[in-house]
Amino acid sequence: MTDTAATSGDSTRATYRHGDLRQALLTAGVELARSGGPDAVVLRESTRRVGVSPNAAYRHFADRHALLTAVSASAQGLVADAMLAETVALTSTDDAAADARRRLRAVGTGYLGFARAEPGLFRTAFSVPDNLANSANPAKAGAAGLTPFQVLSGALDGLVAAGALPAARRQGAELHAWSAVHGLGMLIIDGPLRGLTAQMIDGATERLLDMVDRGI
Amino acid sequence: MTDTAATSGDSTRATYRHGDLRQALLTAGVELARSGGPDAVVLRESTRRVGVSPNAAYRHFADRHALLTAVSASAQGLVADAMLAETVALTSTDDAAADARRRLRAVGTGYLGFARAEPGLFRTAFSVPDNLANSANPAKAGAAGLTPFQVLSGALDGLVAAGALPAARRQGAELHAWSAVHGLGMLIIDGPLRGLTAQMIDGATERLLDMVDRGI
DNA sequence: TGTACATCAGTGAACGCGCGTTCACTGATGTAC
DNA sequence: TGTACATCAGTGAACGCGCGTTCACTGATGTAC
Repeated sequence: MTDTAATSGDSTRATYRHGDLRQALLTAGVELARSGGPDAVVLRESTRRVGVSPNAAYRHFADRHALLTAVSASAQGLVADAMLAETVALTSTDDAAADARRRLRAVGTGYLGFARAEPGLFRTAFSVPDNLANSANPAKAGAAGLTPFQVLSGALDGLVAAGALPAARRQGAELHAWSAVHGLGMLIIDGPLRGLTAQMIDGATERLLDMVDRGI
Repeated sequence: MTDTAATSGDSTRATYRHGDLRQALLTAGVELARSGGPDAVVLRESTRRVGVSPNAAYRHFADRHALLTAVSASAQGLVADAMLAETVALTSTDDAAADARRRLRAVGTGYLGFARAEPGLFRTAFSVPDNLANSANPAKAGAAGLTPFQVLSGALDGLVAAGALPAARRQGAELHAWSAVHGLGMLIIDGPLRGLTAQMIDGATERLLDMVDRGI
């Protein structure tokens, strides 16, 4: 909604006094989510960190939930970037199908790597009720302009284009691939698989991606 | 820890006054979890429902977290029963491999059916940090005496016995199969797939189980 | 170009809420003699 | 078989905490004339 153009030194002010309080609160909220997940995204603490009175937040967010939703979207952008980051190291070979499969794998590795590295942000990104219809919402896009769903979709499209996935199986394939990596992520960071060692998680990740590769 | 033998009419009292306050608080906690997930498992409200003063709970649980852990274990028992319930309708055929595959499928269907029917209990069962080493803890067993992990393990063992899964792939297979259904469950009840219609969820479930069937 | 005025981002104080937890206690029960 | 005593499950009152949210406000900024 609000135009959050960076408060660079140009003449037109981005907003009153603070510069851009909305963005500052959002950034503070992301840091809270990073260290404590969605429950830690608290209005009063966000304003405290920005150095503003508690009710000032209500000029920019309808309520706590609105802030949480915005923080969740930001976190999803970071996930998208992590997914893409894992694919940039890939080099093309003569085997387009193998390339496409490696790309999907990298996307999954990036997703799970983010879950492990930033569990609080990961939970905030995907444990807030949302709707698939918003999956392309620009607020959820990362620096590359893509949302996590779009990154995954792109990898699956590549699979079809390379002949590595029958077109008949393409539709809705996002949900299965996503479910697999998401489930492992949640079980590891927040559930019964919390005690797994890093090596065990690495192994489980590889074998999970094998399963997706074979079964999708 | 505490012996919670049913307070049947026999002579030896189970405990003082209340009968079995520990069990009563646990039951109240399960109901709280049912309607609101892990965050709703609150000591004061549990005691209120049982009709006892707030601090009475401290005779039976060290703190709120101890109650939550016990509630989570109870919820896991309910999940195990839901998984098994889906398998009892199965009939044996001449094709042992197909039977075993159907059984694994039913286990997955039961798991996801529980997630959809009882999202609060589902989240309480598996969103509380735990350790795989406790996966056979009797506190997590349902009426049939099995924990969810044990039910899943049994289905996978059946797959190997029937020749439907190479033994080399058996070890750790719980994690992949579990991740897939768990991820879909979480995305549906608590995340970005919340807006899916029942039909869409049914379809996604079937196709997810296809993927597991092919890929495991 | 100067002045009166409207806007509205942020203030300060306060509210009611429900929580987890601790304290010193009470009084029914079981048991030792 | 009766009585004194120890046990310990549950009580009542209170604590400090941090939260979300609302109220009437202030005063710097932008703008219309």
